[in-house]
Amino acid sequence: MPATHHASKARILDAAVRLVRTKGYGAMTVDDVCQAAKLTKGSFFHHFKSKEELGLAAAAHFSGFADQIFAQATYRTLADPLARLLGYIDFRIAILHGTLPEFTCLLGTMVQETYETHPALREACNTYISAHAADVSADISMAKTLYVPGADWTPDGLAFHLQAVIQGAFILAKAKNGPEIATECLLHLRRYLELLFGQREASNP
Amino acid sequence: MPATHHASKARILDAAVRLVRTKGYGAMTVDDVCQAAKLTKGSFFHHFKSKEELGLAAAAHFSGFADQIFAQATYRTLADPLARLLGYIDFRIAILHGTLPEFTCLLGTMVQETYETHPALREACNTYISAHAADVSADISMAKTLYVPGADWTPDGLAFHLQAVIQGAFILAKAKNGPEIATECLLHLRRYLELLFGQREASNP
DNA sequence: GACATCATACCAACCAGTTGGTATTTTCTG
DNA sequence: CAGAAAATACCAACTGGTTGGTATGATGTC
Repeated sequence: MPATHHASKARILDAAVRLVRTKGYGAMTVDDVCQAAKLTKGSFFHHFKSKEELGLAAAAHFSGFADQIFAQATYRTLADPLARLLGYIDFRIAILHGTLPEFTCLLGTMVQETYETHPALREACNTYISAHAADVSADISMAKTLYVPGADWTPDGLAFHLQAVIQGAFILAKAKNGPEIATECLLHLRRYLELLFGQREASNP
Repeated sequence: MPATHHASKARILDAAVRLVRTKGYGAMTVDDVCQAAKLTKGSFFHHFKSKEELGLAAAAHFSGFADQIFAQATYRTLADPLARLLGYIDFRIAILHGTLPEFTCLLGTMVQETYETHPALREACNTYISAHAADVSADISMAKTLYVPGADWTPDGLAFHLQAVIQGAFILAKAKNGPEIATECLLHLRRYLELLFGQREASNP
């Protein structure tokens, strides 16, 4: 039974991502990770020199995994940038399934408890969240040029607003112990985008 | 019932609220609280029988304090319900000052890391968040009746959407280590409300 | 002197991280 | 290609310090 090269490290990272999403970075112990990854502590500290380094690697691992999922989603193939943007929201609604640790965001969870105490982790979360927002911002920018070029908001600002709604929806889903409220919030977000891009009437009195 | 009773317990609660907002529930130790409240551990466990009970009390303390602030805000005196609703958003923007632990929400921070491991804390956070949303929902309901009675969204759903944006804005503020991005998100939220209630044109192409 | 408030001293369990060592691969060398 | 050498992967046991929590006694107040 040879020690396959990266198998152990991958098991550690998968375990860490699941544990941070379940109980947070602070409450996740190295022993937790070792037990879940079926390794001993000595082995763990051979791969990671500290718990914080694991946190950094887990953020990168989660982010890479998420990038893949969004890159492969079918809405990405739509020609119209606004259709891609609305498709992004629909896709985020569609993946609100399974248990909470399965669809909530590791980055938002981790940065909440580490922004003051672990600057390196805060910075990593910021980097990955901002990179994802930048991807969305690209479509927003094209859609704006196409539909509402004179609007008085910036693509980047709107992209971060989307992330805020998504992150906030996760918090409410955790508080209410179910994804339904998150769906409702994302539907409001979708409506906002339709209104912003003139795809829907403001009101019907 | 000596006066010192309230003073010490209040110091403990104030310290706990600040610590949870700074480093989260999990990373806050009882020793941290005792040091900040200038008490010893023996005294602490005279007032609270466990750390979790402190968490529950801290949530209640924070919530009561927040309720007071919103109840006393001047926007509450406005006659028009929509004006009160927009005033609420403006007020939330106005209080985005000082350091992050001073304006972020203890409930959203705490529920992120405890929803799976401490059901009692999750439930408490849910209760207080939902109660606050219900207050906002009351104004939304009146404004809807007045301005857009036929709209196909519910006051409660919109009230929770507001909370989602607010909570998500806090997460981004922590990630970016400053309140500016939160202001931008809340301005988008304000624009959404104006569009929903027909107070603003959808777009200007 | 009864009672609430607070301190000192203590504990068992747990924490991140280290030790000294073994097994397995990979690389270097003839 | 054989085999030594070097690196990597892994582990069980341990360490110093910290954790939430307790037992017991001191101090103040009615």
